[in-house]
Amino acid sequence: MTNTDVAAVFDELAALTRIADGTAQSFRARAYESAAKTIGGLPRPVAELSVADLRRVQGIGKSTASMIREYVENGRLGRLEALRDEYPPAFQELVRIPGLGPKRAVALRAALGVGDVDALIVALDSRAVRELPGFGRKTEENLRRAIDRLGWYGKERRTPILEAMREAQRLVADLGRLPGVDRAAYCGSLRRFRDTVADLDLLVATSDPSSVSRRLARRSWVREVIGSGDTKTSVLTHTGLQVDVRMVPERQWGAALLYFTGSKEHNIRLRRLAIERGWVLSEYALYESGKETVVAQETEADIYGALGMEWVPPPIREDQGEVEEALGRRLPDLVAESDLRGDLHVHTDMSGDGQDSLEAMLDKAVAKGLEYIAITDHAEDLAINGVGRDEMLAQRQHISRLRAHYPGLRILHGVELNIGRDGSLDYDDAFLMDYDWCVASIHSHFNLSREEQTARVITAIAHPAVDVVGHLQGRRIGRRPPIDLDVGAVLEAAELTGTAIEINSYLDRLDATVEVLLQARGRDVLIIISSDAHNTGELDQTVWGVLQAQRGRVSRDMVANTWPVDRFVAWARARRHGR
DNA sequence: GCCGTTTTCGGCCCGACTGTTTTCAGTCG
Repeated sequence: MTNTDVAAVFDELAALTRIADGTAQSFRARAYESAAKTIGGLPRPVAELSVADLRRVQGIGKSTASMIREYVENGRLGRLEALRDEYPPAFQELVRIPGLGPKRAVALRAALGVGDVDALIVALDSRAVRELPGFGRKTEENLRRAIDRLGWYGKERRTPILEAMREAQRLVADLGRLPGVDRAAYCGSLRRFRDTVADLDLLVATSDPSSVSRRLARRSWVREVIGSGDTKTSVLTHTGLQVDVRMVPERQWGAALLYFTGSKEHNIRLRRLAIERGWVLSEYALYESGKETVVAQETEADIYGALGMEWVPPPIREDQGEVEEALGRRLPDLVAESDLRGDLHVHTDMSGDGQDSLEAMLDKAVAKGLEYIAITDHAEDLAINGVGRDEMLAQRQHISRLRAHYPGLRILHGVELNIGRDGSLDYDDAFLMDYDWCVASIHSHFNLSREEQTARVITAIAHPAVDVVGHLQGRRIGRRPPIDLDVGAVLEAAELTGTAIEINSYLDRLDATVEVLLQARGRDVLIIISSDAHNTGELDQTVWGVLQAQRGRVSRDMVANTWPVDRFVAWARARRHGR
């Protein structure tokens, strides 16, 4: 039992407590959440600590300490089990609908017996919802629209990548520690980096699949075994996620990885190519037809190579032209994590939601090998988290003094502005033009018409101080749909003004979307991949932004923060002073 | 639920926005 496992339990406990307490501001839930974070970051295994040891840790008190011991000793937590019974996964999904929080979800169940999204649809259709106190016609309409746009019913139900990735990383680590397991990895649409996934496909290398299967069925995260055979076991987790675990001998790793990563269409193309050459491609190997002689199987690159292809990065394995390109050795020159030299959207603890100091963020940037960074705390119009002029100017002075201490890191003083309903920005024009770097983002008014949204974004893009638009459509995957936007018009404005479009690396944002990025290809639009880090750890999440860029087929030369520092800074200055 | 004391309970970033109300609850960041 690892600290990550225990942290996951407290995260789930926090989510369910929010529903039980009927508010996102539940202090108990917040305490659980902070305990989860603390546990996840402890240098020693939490399982080895006594209650007294635990209580000495900041953020862990009497109650949390004993719950940790209970979970470590029994593999279960009474309070959590009780909450799971009261709020099963189907009910939890109700709370995921934008506009429906814990209070009204509980009210719907109490008054109408609504226990899942399907039941809510029935209740909406019967017009029963609008009669409830606190609800009305408008709410009914909004709920119906929210459900429609998310496609959250029937077999369309999918898990957002943030949740799926966390779960997959945890389960892969857990499986990797089982006796007899040589290797474990996630594949499927998660490895292809889709926004949402229907299930998790995990691959395990082992010479003893039946014993691994038996051990797997007894893991604490397994709620129910759906099916189990010689090489594959399917289970359901406590959060209602289906996990398919495939077991293969180590030498077949590459073939299995290729097969289970897909997409189905990409695989079919590869199998056809194999047939043309008198071979057969299966999840076990590429082999000579009828002879069983293996041509390639150990790595994906071996198999692609044998088929006369370049290795295809998983995010573009969708049979959208990549097979022909790989055969012709002309795959796009996709941007890679190691290409990034700067991070241009970074918060410090001066922002209300920032967690680490300016110095800590800069130290981490240096350790990461970044050549330039823009500090972009929230501007004053953002409730709670925003910062006024005086603090901004003090920060600018602070940065000036610090520059001597960071000779290898070019530090830009920037800001994350809020795009108002009409496209207006914080502060005034003169104040804005004194920044080295301005990100402008939408943080409010998500439900305007396409015309209004497009107009406000283009107004912001046209402002001479705005260098890049942050998280363009403001979506939170699985929680809030992207704002309605005329993407073509926005990209045209960006091209015309030389304003860059951000790829925000948060796993629940990944904004600009793949659709937008694909539209940006062939236009002279600059892309910037940013962490939007609110603490030092999040500076590393640009790895996700890079995968999003790859999926959007963004080439290295389109990404401005791959440029050497002098070129980048010269460009940024010219933008500010040249127009 | 945790913390820090004014050692026994109050404070915990809280304002904007929407839709419901007729002064506020719920949701969001």
